[in-house]
Amino acid sequence: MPASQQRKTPTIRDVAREAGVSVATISRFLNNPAILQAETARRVEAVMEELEYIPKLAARNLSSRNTRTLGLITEYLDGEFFLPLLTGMESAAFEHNYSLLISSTRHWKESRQRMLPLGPHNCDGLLVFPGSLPAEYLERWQRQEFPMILIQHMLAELPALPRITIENRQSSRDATLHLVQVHGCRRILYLAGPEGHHDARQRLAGYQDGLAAAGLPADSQLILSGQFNEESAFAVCRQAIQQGLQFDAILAGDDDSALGALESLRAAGLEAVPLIGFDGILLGQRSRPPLATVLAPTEEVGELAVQHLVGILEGKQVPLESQLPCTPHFFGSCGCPLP
Amino acid sequence: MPASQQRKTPTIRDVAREAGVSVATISRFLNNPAILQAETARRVEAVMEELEYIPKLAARNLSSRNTRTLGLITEYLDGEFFLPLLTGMESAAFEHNYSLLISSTRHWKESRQRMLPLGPHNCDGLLVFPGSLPAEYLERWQRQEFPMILIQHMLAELPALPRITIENRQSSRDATLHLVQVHGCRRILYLAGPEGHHDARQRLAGYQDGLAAAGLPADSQLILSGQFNEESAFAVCRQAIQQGLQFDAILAGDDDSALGALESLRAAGLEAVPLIGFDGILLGQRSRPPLATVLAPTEEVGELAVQHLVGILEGKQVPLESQLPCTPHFFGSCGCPLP
DNA sequence: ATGAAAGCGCTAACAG
DNA sequence: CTGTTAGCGCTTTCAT
Repeated sequence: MPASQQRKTPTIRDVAREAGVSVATISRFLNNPAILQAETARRVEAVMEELEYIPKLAARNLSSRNTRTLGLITEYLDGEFFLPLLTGMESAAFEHNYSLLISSTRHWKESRQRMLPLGPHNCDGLLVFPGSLPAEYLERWQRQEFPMILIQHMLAELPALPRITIENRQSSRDATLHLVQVHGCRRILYLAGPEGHHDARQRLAGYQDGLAAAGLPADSQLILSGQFNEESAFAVCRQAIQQGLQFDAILAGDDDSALGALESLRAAGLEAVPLIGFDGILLGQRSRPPLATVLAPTEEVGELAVQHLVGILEGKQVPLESQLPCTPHFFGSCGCPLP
Repeated sequence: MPASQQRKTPTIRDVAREAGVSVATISRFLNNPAILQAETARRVEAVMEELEYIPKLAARNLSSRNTRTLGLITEYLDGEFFLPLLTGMESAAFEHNYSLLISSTRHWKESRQRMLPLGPHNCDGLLVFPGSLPAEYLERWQRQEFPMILIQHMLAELPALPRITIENRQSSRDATLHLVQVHGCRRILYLAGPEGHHDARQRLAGYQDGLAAAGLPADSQLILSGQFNEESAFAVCRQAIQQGLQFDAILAGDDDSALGALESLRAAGLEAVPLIGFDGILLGQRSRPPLATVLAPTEEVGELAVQHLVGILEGKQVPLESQLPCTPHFFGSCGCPLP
């Protein structure tokens, strides 16, 4: 028999008996001490202290029909993206007095279990990375009105659920205009991300918005596929340079590809060409010159996701799509002097 | 009333009724389908499928007096250390059919005592970073025989609990000997970490072991404080160089300080001086030359921690201290050619 | 192999 | 303000 089942901790009954009150009083103290008579509350508190009483969550959950737990469901637990997101979520969850349960789906591809690690059976709501699990679950849970928030990142066919995104398009447009207006660029090479990627698509659109706003032609030859990946970006840029493609700046869909581009520019002796990335990864700030980029508010995404989820749990209405603003950081590789 | 309390999902009773059996049978199916008559099992399974039945965890927990949940309690959710650790823990937890609850203590300095986010009330065991919470809790929980595993990292006065560490000392000794035997170094500068840091202390001891094993004198002037921090390390190295301190290699307690050292060597035109770090951080592999280092098995630490915790929960005996081996990666900045 | 029934520890009416 | 008393949904004897 597992050790965990041996231990015996005091229950609400023990406290009630010791304090000479009923269990209801103890329960009330737990949930709203203010409604008790001051003297009673004092006594109860003292007994709890003495007995080192801590209410069992399972019992509260069962009785109150909620778990005060939020689930985070994602495929991978890595990347520069995940950690700040988690930090934001954890902060907000704590603030609202919720716990955070984490599960990666990279394992349970095939564990056709009835008990998924995360779901309505063990949390009050879910923070979901689209693509991390079959849409079938999302649909079922949506049908059951189980509260969920999507962290928009990948693109996927999804039910209409509240989602958090960042202002990819607007920011990418701003970056484009910065290159045009501040640095006088007119032929901006764009390093696009993967086709199926939500952010990638929005950012590309923003680049095109920017060109249009500047009255510049949209030359499709200037749009290359960087795959959000340093190596691909390097290769594709090098080839473009060798083939004599004319351009006077590079805008990358993300910092990884921007780093690849930077490398290729350096190799070709073109370090003067303005370059801007997107995301604000750590490596970017350590490159020489530091990467000009757009800072994504990842931690805020995590916070807002939790705030909205909690909002739903409290019966509030939340917007179907929330976009968080990014912060331009156009210094270094774009040509602007560092502050 | 919260939306979460409105939903109504089928209970074990609904399934029992539909399947024409008793709730006990359903419970048995849940816990050990094999003991049912094949035909009964089939019917139960079908009904569950049809009703989309999923057992409520709170009820199971309350009844079975365990949660199948593990808690991870740490002060900060950041650093290159945390993510691989989390990955390892999540994998192992999933494998053993446990959930992982995460909580950072950076918030609850002052929050109400009762109902800590993590503890015996909501998990079966805890993975603890020493220093993340007052020893008082550890002691109480130990008294109550609540299963815990320590991730040894910081140094602290702690109860005798099973802990996971890495072979800091042995690896640091190996690195020292590599510098001596392969590169013929005789005056190795050591960049020590913070005083109170467990790993730092062990690694320093390993360096000293190495010197002793090589029959080299232990010159205390060669031990500098790098504080596991790039800037400090850079500053301290630069000063040493300017003051004319004689050394023919640098061994750093961690990669961050090694990177600082590398910078100072470069600044002084001393790039030929062999340099080895410790940890295997990402940045190290991107520096030029790539940092020679000792790869810490962080993900494995996470896995083993969970395995041991689960072991305790299953009534097994686990060692009080487990040391995981590191992997030498002596290429690049030590002078050995890259493979 | 299956059913009946007694909890697990707490919350939430309903009384008083 | 406080006590009484049903449950919450499952597990687990104890019978059959």
